[in-house]
Amino acid sequence: MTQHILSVAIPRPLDGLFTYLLPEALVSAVQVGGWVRVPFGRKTTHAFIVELPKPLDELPAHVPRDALKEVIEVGAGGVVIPSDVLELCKWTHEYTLSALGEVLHAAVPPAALGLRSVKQKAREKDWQLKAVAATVRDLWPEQRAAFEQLCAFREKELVRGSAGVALLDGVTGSGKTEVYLELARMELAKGRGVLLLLPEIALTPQLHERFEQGLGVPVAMWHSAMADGVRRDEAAALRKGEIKVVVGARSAVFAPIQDLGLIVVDEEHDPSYKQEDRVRYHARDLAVVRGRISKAFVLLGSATPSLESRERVREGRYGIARLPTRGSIARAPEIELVDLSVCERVEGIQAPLAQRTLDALREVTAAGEQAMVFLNRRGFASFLQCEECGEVSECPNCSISLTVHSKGTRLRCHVCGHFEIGPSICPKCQGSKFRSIGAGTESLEEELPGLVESMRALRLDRDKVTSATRLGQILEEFRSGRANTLMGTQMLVKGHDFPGVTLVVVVLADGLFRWPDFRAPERALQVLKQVSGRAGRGALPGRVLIQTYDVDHPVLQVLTGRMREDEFLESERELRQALAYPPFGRLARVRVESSDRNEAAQRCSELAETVRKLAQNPDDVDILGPSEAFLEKAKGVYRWDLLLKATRIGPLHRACQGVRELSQTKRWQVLVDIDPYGVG
DNA sequence: AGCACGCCGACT
DNA sequence: GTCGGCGTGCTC
Repeated sequence: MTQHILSVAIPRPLDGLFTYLLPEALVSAVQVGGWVRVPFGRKTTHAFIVELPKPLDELPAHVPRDALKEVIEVGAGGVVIPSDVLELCKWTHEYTLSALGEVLHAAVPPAALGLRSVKQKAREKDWQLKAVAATVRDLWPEQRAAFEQLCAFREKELVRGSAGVALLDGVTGSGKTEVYLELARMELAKGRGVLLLLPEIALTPQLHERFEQGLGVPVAMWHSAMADGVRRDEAAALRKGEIKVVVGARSAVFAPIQDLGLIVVDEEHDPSYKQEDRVRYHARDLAVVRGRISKAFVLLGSATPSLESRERVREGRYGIARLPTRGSIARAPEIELVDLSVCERVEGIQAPLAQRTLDALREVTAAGEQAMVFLNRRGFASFLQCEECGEVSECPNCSISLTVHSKGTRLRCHVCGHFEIGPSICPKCQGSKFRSIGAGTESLEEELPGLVESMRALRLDRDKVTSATRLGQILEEFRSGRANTLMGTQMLVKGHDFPGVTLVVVVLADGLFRWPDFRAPERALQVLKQVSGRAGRGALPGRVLIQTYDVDHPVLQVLTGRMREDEFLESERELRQALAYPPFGRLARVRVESSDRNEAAQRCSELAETVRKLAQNPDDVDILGPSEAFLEKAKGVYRWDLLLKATRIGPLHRACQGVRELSQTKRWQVLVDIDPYGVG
């Protein structure tokens, strides 16, 4: 009898597969996409079956024959990774250069394996109970036209043998969701599955409910924060085909949906689709790949499509449908700029808000309407400065100033969490007077109600909201009208529809423009449009006040109608083209980390040198850097970056492979990020 | 990534 | 005398 071996992917950041002896009794139970339990080091771990068993004499050369250990058991549940998802994982592994086992781990967390949990039966019947008759709202003409355009595009793509990718460019409030639902209904009628991706977990419950009601079938929620038991049950129901629709965040792109026919990526431009830790992938891009693999139509929806997706449309690779008008009676809000440099001269403002802004808040709150105040800065102030010598309190572990909290009595680092009591004497000059610079949300909460009598304010930011429940409470209090002003960070931008809001204030837009990122202008426009869209969603018209020191910034010119949006987008596009940045070129970031600054810098130049040697053609890969990372020191670790730029992915991959190999042999801490965000 | 082994500092 | 810091080496 021939002995069999089995090579499996271990859920660790290790290259290559690990090979085990497979007891004959287990051979027949092995299926690609299943899992096994194997000894690993001095413990055991689960591992993924990505290929069929082989006879022992085909043992890979690098594995010492006498070191082979045996597979302990073959996991119950058969195939836990459907073949299309496995293929997507392999693609992700090759593209992002992360270990296959790690990708599989991200795609199929242990809880979704359905392993060894005792109380397994409890939730079984839930699904049937939830099924209700779908409440179908008729599409109005514009939506109908967009829907039909998408269907026509799809048919055309099918003829070419492709499932197709299309962009739905629809302004806020134009009813993109109704179009998603109509497409989903069509898919369900054909018996195929549907996936809706959202950028944030916080948005999943609302859209989940909307989809369940709109489709009249049970819909699974899928995100990394879900309880193990729920995940296990939903994964099982999906694999059995009992549930055909999934709503979820990033990782849902790997959900084991049977016969997937449609993937919708809502808010496709949103940077939170980019996973930054462990496996670095972009869920929107993976959705497009999964669509190709699973033969599913992919619809990317946004009110502010990314330049990347726009370019694909322009190239004729993606289809396009537009929803240019708001569906409700409300018009687009009136956007005005408040020039802070003028206010400073005229009013000598100390408070974070100019007179005109305060007047607008007084008017709106007195009239019984509601306002939202955005400030992208948590805490009381950005930093504390000695009035005598100008010294600023800095974090001992990170290259960042400490944020002032609790009216200046506490200082906190927003990177590492370091905390200290505010100083009474300057450590540098013994001065005793300090000033807080750069207002944060805490100071708004402190000062505004005193300046606007009719204001009943609520604050919403990550310090205040520690749970989903708390978030719900605050939003509910605002919705009910008991509070008339909601102030906070970006947290309150997304997905919340408050018809009573007629005024939106952006306390300081400038931070959005100064971000060291070639996507910053595009991003700024997206954020400001989204923020502005919060005003005037009900019967009353909306007004937006944007405070800034930079009134002539192109983004603000676009928002105030002094520049056409397509003109702005075209100039951004040309800039990217000239620099060979995405969507025209490919980028990779190589980040070296060390607790020693010189070491980080030196290793970084050594890696640059290997990349230089690796390139067969010197023009293949451009090397920018070495340079210190945007946040050079974080949690006591120095980070130095290399930015690699290429027109084609092949040379870029080869360069990054070389970097990985060298860093592995030298045992250096190096992170490779293909298609990075936050560079430039 | 884990995890263990191993060799140097301040404590019951 | 030991508890424990994190450098380094290994996982079929």
